[in-house]
Amino acid sequence: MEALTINEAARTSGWSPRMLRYIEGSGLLELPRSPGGYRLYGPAQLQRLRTLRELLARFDFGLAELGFARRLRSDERLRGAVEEWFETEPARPEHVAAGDWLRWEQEKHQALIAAAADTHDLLEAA
Amino acid sequence: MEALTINEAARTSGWSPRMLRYIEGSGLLELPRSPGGYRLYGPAQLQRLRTLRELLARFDFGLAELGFARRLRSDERLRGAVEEWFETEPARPEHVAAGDWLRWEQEKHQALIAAAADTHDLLEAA
DNA sequence: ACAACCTTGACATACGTATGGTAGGGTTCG
DNA sequence: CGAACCCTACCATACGTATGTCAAGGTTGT
Repeated sequence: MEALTINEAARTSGWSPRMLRYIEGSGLLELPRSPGGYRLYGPAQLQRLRTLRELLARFDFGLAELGFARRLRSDERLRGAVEEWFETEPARPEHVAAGDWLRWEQEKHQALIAAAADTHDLLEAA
Repeated sequence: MEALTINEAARTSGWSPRMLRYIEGSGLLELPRSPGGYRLYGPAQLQRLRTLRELLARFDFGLAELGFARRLRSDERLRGAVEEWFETEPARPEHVAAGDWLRWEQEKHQALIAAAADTHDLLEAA
């Protein structure tokens, strides 16, 4: 049959057989299996493995990160929560005079400050 | 002044002082500093630290992943490349008979197979 | 000035990621 | 059938993440 087995796939994809199994285990690539259980690599899988290689090398990150990106794509709650966290990111001033910085924060983050009312209490108590 | 120093912030944020420094080092939280170099935690920072804690605990991931999410937000090339990788994800069949699976792949992924013939053609054609 | 607190840097541990092996035991196909 | 290949399950190493702790030295506020 025309599908490659793992060692052949390794030679043409740039990954070691060990890593091909690891990648499958990471959930980032699903593979058909032969009736006897052999992993089968077809053109689509090989292409995917090559682009995966380029992707990770080009931007220097790993399978875990890509897995997280996948979670972000599929889990809307997660995506929303992460987005929300970044959106409340304070714009950063170069440098704020010691006496001014809190005022600056207050102007920019009224809502958050309100949410942090309990913290204010702590601050004042201290 | 109204800003908390690191140990006070630790007590009200749920993070240890050690982790507060670590988080700053991870680039996920920027902090004003006192003239002498002390980290200063205001309401906005404290709020951010608390939500960070909830976020990581609720979805069970780490600072590295959040850092990657940040990269995805700010680096369009990266985002595009990752998106593209996921978009070419083959739809997965439950089970394909040994003699049929390659045909199935071919029907579903003509474009990719062509691209796989020589990945660089695509790049040059563009 | 002084006690209390902060800073950076280094060492340490425990677990996760990335990768390479090896062993015992099936699968393929000529 | 038999050589060549694959599978799963480990062991091992090297580096990254998460976290604690300690030492030497600077900052703060009374």
